[in-house]
Amino acid sequence: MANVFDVLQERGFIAQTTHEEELRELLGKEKVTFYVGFDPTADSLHVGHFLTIMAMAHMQRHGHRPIALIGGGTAMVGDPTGKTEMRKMLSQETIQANGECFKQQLGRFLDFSADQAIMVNNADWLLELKYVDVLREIGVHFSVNRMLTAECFKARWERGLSFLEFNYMLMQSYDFLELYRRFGCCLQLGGDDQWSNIISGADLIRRKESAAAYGLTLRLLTTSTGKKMGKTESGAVWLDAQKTSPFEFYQYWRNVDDADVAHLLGLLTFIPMEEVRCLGALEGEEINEAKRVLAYEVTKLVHGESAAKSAMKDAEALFGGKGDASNIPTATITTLDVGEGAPLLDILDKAGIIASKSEGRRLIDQGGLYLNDERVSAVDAVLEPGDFAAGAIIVRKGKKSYHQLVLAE
RNA sequence: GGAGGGGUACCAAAGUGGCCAACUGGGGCAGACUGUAAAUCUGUUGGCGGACGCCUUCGAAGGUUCAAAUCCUUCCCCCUCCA
Repeated sequence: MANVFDVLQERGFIAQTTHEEELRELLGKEKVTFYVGFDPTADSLHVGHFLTIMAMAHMQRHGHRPIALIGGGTAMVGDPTGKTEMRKMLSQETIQANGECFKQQLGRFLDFSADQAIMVNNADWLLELKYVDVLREIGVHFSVNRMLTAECFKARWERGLSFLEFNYMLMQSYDFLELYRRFGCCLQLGGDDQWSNIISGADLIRRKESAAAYGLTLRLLTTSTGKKMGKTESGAVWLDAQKTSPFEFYQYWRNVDDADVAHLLGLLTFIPMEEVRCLGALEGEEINEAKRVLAYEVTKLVHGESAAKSAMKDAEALFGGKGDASNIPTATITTLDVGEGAPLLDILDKAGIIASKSEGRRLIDQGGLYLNDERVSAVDAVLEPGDFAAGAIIVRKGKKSYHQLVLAE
């Protein structure tokens, strides 16, 4: 079997590693237990996490053992990395609830049966630590001088950094040490922004245990122009179907920049690299085929095959002209609201399709609103019960935002 | 605890008594061009009403004034230096 290190490298995952040669050799000959931390700061994982999960999945497929660490303890403190301002403090209840959501989602991507993967929560050990003991055991090994030079705090020089967050690095390092002791975990994976935290953990193990420990960071999900991916106007792209519908999810990937398709196919799908290279080499309009593959495959991994199929079907129907589009977001309006006929803007507002009537008016003024593919030209258009005779009305905002409007009793 | 600086719309940042629903840039949205791409150009970007209009907004609460984001008072938060 190929060395997973080479696989990750070829597919474009790796940003930085410690002891590259040594680590590669280790991964080639032994079953390695490694960990990735997920701080439960929201109630769903997002596509940034998904990238990390893919790396974990590759590792597992090559015989290594992943530990998914839910950061129930670290989330109490908040990682200052890359943030220009202090994080909102989350309540313990929120963190716990979020942790549960993470757990469920992670279970879909990794095989936890027969201890092939482990899930732990660092709240289990961090919350009961004794301050002075920790200072004496761990604190001695950290040089403040060196921490101050760490990249991850730089962004905070201007806005200030509280002692609370300054400790995040120690906690994460402690996690690594704890996992080493419990499970022989000797490798930590993470986003490239975690580099400082990861190397400090590996160093700690080397000092306290005189044992080898490694770190490996993954390239962050960015476009070829360096912009962060996974954000849309309505926020992050979530893995939870309730927060980002499979259709939206599919569309997100269907619409990536040409320049990013090949790279994303490598990272977010299991498609063999020869095929990825073929797809990535397509040019002009043909590259749309690669985008279809990308969108379908990623959606399949996250939401399952049937959801991916219907998302694709809907997309082809809406943009390609044929087929049915039953899964696009549905908004409902009652016969009471419509009555014998009501202003279109009122209805769309009530159905939540437009944020305000002003927005709707603007949309119509600029020619961006369509009903069943017909441009609405009058701001004071009226919708009547008869307009629903054929069933749902397809409402389109601009080029890509579709809703179906259904009349209910 | 002391001294100074600051909090303006999604973000950044002007404005320092009326011309301010608030310059400008980014972002967003829409249109044109296209390949459901990028780049570009144009329009738009608080809410309600058909336009003239009205209502709510400049950290919070009060006050001065015909009139305040702009002046005064108190409070909250942030930053810098000192302790």
